[in-house]
Amino acid sequence: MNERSRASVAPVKITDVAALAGVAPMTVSRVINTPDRVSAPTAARVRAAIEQLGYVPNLIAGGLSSRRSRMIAAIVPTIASPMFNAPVQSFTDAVGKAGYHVMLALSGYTQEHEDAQIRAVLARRPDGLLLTGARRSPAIRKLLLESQLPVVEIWDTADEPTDVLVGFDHREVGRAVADFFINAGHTHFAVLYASDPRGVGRGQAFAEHIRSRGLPVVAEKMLPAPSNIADGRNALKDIADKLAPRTAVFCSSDLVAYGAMTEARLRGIDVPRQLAICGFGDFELSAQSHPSGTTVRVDGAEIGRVAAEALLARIVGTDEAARVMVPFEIIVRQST
Amino acid sequence: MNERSRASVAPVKITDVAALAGVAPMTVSRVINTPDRVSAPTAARVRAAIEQLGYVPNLIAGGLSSRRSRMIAAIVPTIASPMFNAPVQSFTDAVGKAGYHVMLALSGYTQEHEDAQIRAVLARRPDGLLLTGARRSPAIRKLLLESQLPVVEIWDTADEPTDVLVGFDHREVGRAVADFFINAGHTHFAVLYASDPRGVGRGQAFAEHIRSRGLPVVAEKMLPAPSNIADGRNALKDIADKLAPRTAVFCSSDLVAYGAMTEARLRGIDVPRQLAICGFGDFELSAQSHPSGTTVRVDGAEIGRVAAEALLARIVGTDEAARVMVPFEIIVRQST
DNA sequence: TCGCCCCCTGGTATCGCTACCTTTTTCGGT
DNA sequence: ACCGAAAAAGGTAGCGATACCAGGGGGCGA
Repeated sequence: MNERSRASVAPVKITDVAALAGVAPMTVSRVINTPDRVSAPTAARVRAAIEQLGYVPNLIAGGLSSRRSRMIAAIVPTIASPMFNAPVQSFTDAVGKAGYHVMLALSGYTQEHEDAQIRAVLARRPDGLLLTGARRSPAIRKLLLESQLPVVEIWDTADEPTDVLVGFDHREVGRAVADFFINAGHTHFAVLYASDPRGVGRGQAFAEHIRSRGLPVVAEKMLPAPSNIADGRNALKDIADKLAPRTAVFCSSDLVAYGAMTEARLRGIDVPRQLAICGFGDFELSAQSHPSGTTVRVDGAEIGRVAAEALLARIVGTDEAARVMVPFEIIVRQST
Repeated sequence: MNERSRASVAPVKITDVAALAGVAPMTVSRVINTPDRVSAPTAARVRAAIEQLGYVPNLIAGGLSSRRSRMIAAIVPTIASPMFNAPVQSFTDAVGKAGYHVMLALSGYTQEHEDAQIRAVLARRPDGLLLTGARRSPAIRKLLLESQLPVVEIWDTADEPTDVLVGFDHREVGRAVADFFINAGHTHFAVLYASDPRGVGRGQAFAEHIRSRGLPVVAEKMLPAPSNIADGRNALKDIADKLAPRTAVFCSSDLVAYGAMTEARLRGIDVPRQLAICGFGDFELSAQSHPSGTTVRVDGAEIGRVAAEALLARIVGTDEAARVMVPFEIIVRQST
C-alpha cells in the first residue's frame, strides 16, 4: 500500500472541523446534510471551519453509515452511438439535481457482459439502477427482485418489467413505419436492422407487417450492433440488385439510413424517387444532411428525465412501480 | 428513511459467509481479494458459501476500511459529441481490466461547472482522476496538488500539467492544417471554430499562421461549443459572400465541416474546386460521406488507453508524473 | 530429532461518518 | 413567572469491511 496516496486525499475529517468550530461532529454533519436543523450562527461557524480547513466530506464513510450511497448506476450498451446520449445526459442531469451521482457502465451488446456489469455495480450499493432494455436473464432478474433495489428500465417495453419502466414498443415502431410506407404507395420493401434485440424487434415487426398485407419484402438483412454508416453502405451494396422501383427500405438507425442513402446516390439510384429510406433515432445528421432523412423520433431526453423522476420517487419509497410509455413519431423528410 | 430499501440490498455480509464456511471473516476477504494467500480447500469452501448465500461484497465498507475506492472519476465536457467517446470507452475498458470502475461526470464547457464536478467527485475518494484539457482554475489546481491524487489530463497539452498528461498541441494542429492548405496552393483562407479553449487554440493558431505568411484570412468565426452540423451550415451561410475562389476553410470539428460542405453544395459552390474544407476529429461521417471529408485524426482510443496505463502506474505509486504526446495526422480525402 | 521459516489462518482495532436517543436550550402561551 | 413543547446540540454505537500483527502447524536442513 502506498503511503503517499493513502494518507493524503483528505487528512481533514469531520472531527477536525467540529473541533475548530467548537461543536460536535454530529452538528457538522447536520450543517452539510440537513442545514434546516441547525441554527444560523452555529451553521455559519461550522461553514467557516469547513472553508478554512478545506474539508471535503467522505461519502464513502457517510455511505457506510447511512446505508445510502447517493449514487445511481446506469448501464447502457454504448455511448459511441448517439442513440443513448440524450437519455443518459438528461438522466444524469435530473438525478444530479437531487444530489445523486451516476456511475455509468457500458455493457456492449451481450447479455453476459451486461450481467457481469450489473453484478459488479451492485457491490457499490447504488441507491438505484438504470438499465437499457427490458430483457434480463433469470438469475439477474431474481437478484434484482430480491435486492429490492429500485430499478428503471428504459428504451423498451415488457409485459413484466423488473420494476419501473420508461420506454416504447419497438415492434410498434416497425409496424408504424410499414404502414407509413404502404400508405405512401410503395410496392416493394426492404429492411436493414442491427442484431440487438430492439433493432431486431423493429425490423422483424416491419417485415411481418408488410407480409401480412400480402406485400413483398425483397430484402431483409441483419447488421452488427451497434451499426454505423459503413454498415449501411455495405448493406445497400449487397441488396442493390434486389431493389425494384418504388422500393422502400427501413433501417434500424439513422446512421444505417444515411449510409444506405449515400451508397444509393453513388450508384445512381434516385432517393426518394426510386428508393425511399426511413431511419430511426432522429440524429442531427438526418435533419441536416441533403437530402434530409425521414426518421422515427423518440424523445430520448424525455425518457431520461421521466426515468429519473420515477426512479427517484421509487427511492424515497413513495411510489409504486410505474410503467410509462413515451410516444414516437415519424418525421417525414426528403428521403421518402 | 425507507425501511424496505434499506435493509434489503444485501442482508448477507461477510460474517454470514464466514460463519457458513467455518472460517474467519478475514479469510473470506482474502478469498475475494487475494486468493493466492488462501489454501485451495478453504477457498473452495468459502466460494461455495458465497455462492449459496448470494453474497455480494460491500465495496463501500471495503473502501472505507482500505482507503481505496477502486473507482476512478472521469470528467469530460460531453458525450453528445463523438469527440470524447473513443477515449472514454477505451479508458473505461482499460481501467476496468485492472478492477476499477469509472464514475463519469459531464462538465459541459464551463469552468465553474467543471470545478463543481471535481469537488463533488472528490467526496467519493476516487483512486484517480481523469480530466479533459489542461487548464485548471488556481483553486482546483491547489486542491488537486495538495490532495496528491493521481490525475491524468488528456486531450491537450500544458507547460505545467497537474500530474500526468496525455495529449497533443491544438495550436500545432492549426498550424499544420494551415501549412497543408498553403502547400496545396490555396490563396484565401477561412476558419470556423468552437468557443471551447481547444477549438479556439486550433482556430486561432491556424489564422495566425496564415497571416504570418502574408496571406489573407477572409473569414474567422466563432461557434458555440460543442458545435454541430447546423452550426457549420449556418456559419457557411454567414461567410459565403466572403469566399473567393481557391478558398480553404478549417473547421474545428468534422460536424462543422460536414455542415459547411453540405451548405456549400446547396449553394452551388463546388467542393473542393471552389472551396476546400478540412475538419477535425475523423468522425466516421467524414470517411463515409460523399464527398468524403479531409480531417485531422487523433487516436482517441490510444489516448484513453495510454491515460489509463499512466494513471494506474501512478496509483500503484511506481511512476513519476509522465507527459505523453500523441501524434495527429491529416487525412486527405475528397473535400480538399 | 530439533529448530527455523514460511504458509495459512485468526483476532483486534479501526476507517469516517450518521442513526438514534438523550440532554439542553429556547420560547410562546397563560 | 411557570410549564410544556419544540428546536438545537451532543453522546454513543455501530455500518461492513480490511490492515496489521500474532499464532499454529508443517516442511526441510542440520
